[in-house]
Amino acid sequence: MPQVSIKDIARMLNISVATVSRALHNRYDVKPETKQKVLELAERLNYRPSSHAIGLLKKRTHTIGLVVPEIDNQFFSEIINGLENVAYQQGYNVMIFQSQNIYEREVKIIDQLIGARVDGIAISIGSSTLDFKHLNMLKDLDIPLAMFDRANDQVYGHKIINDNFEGGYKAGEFLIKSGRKRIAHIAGPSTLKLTRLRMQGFKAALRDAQMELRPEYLVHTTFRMEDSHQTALDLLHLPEPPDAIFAVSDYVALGVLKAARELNLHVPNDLALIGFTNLAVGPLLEPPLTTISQQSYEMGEETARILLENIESPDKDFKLQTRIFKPELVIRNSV
Amino acid sequence: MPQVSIKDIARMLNISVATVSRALHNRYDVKPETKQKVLELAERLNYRPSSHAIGLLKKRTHTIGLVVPEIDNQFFSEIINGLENVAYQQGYNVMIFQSQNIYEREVKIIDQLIGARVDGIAISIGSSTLDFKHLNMLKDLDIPLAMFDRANDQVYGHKIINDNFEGGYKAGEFLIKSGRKRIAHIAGPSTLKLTRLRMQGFKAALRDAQMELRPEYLVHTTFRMEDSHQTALDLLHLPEPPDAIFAVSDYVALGVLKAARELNLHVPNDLALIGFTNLAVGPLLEPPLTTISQQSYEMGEETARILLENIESPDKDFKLQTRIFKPELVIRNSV
DNA sequence: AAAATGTATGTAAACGTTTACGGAACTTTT
DNA sequence: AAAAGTTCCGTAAACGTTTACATACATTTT
Repeated sequence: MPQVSIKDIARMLNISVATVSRALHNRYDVKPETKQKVLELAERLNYRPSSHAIGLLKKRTHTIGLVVPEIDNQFFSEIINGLENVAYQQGYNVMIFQSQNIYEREVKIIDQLIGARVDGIAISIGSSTLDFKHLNMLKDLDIPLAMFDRANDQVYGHKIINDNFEGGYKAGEFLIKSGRKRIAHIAGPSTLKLTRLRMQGFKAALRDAQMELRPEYLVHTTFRMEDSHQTALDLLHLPEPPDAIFAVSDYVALGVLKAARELNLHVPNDLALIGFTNLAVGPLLEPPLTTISQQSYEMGEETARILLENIESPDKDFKLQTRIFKPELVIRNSV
Repeated sequence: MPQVSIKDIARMLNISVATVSRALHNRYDVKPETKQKVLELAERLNYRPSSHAIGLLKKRTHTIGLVVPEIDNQFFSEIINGLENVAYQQGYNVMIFQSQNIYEREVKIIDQLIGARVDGIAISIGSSTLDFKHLNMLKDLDIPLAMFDRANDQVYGHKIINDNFEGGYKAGEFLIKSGRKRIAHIAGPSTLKLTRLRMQGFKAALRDAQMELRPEYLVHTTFRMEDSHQTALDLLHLPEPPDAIFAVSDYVALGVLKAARELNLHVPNDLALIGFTNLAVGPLLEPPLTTISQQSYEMGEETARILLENIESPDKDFKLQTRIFKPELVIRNSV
């Protein structure tokens, strides 16, 4: 016997659907005897209310949509955890989607979330996204939007981000203080603002120390380890290779570490290395990775809080919020 | 202007909803002029069809539910990727949920998925789940179920698993061949069948080599690194500590590695270590981790394939499938 | 000119649920 | 005994969409 509806139960007991509904909701105005019969039958037939029917009837779905570039990245999965926990505590469900940094997928996901009538959307924008119509139309549709980690100024929505400039500055500063002279930076996709800010902060640190950045010491890569590995190899094969590298993320730093090992370079003696993110595996690497920490779990929590506050606010003109997390230097042994 | 429906568009253009619906679906029997007007207005108002309305009307939702114990675990996130890719290719959506190994959450998630009328469910059962009513009722409801990695014999559903006995055997065998004498095993939660099988395989390898397993060398832990770290410390503090450890998973091995480093034990000289899973970080550790590989991505793909085949099969009595992946020894430097 | 065909649109039911409203059958109050 | 109040339940509309069927008008065929 496949899924039953309230109608089936009503028919079987020779009562109306209204009574069944009332019985299931334990309303006062239904005879205990009837209530009993309904509950028993519902239990026996494994009745579960159709969320579609309910979603159609009520305006609210108590669901928020979450879009991340990729799920197999600890940074994002920790954000998911933080966000989910807060959402669950407030009785909301979370629908998780990954864009794989593919623009078309991102657009499709947003369309789906609108179709699913979610109460709000949290997103970390994919690196290939250059057009933001799909996100800005959410304002017209009265769907609150929160951007975490990867936000864009052209988009109307809350922002939960890091002070990436400061993080970049701290990374550069630390490498300089440790006495390195030939400092390189492996930056992320240039489309992302966080990439540009980390780079700018890094450059500012060099400038403040009256050091110049050689053009060949600034290269771009994606956040995938395979790419950064190749990029690092290229960098280390320069006629005059760097003696320190600031990697735009820990994942990228992993690629550098692999390259250094292949070239028999000792870290930190031959090459100092600093990452960004503070992944859980960092301390377990050899050497343990020095990095700039991002509080991923807390960012997820804060994203949920702001988004839910917006959703539950009766105020139509809930004003946009920006929350900036301060990055911290985590000193281990790779510098 | 909030979300518009087909009714709103019909009212605005003074035509019926049927015509609007036909226009949006590009049916043959609607005047090009009308079609044009409808499409333009729909575009301008950012119309997106309500998935609730459609889900209610049609029996099929083209959605499959995916339940994993935890998302911030590369093994599972790779499975998610494999499963999602196959599902997308066949025009299905995936709703992802994590149980956090909490039984109550798992039950709630299943209830929700039934309510959402998903076409099928893929699950890796949580370690605290001892009662399977919530899963077995899916059979009555005609909802196909596929269990990956963590399956249970009491549950009616497809199984996509590893030959964990063989994996355990291979791990034990390799440690024995490398000349270790005091071999310990850090097993997972004893509720999980995969834990028991890996343990049994490991024991069988010892038996076949006429070696005995000291009781104090067999301990249990969870898959969280913090727990395994403490367990490893206890093990290494024994009066006669082991000279080799087979960890039930790479995550657990990470905990062991951390403990070994704290105690200044050199791996593999003082302690040989072998894991299970073959996580992407394995080769980047120092020393690179020897492990038993599970083909997570492929398991995800296979899970989707079997589940979708079941869903799309007109045959009501689609027979249960079991797919067993063969684990492979991946030799690096930790043994 | 009648009949047949084609074209474009409308009507209405269905999916599953909630809920305002109404009413029947009692019971209690006057 | 009439009035008023309870208690329990049914009716029907609404949410957004699709689709079988009906219909109106225009055009073509006989």
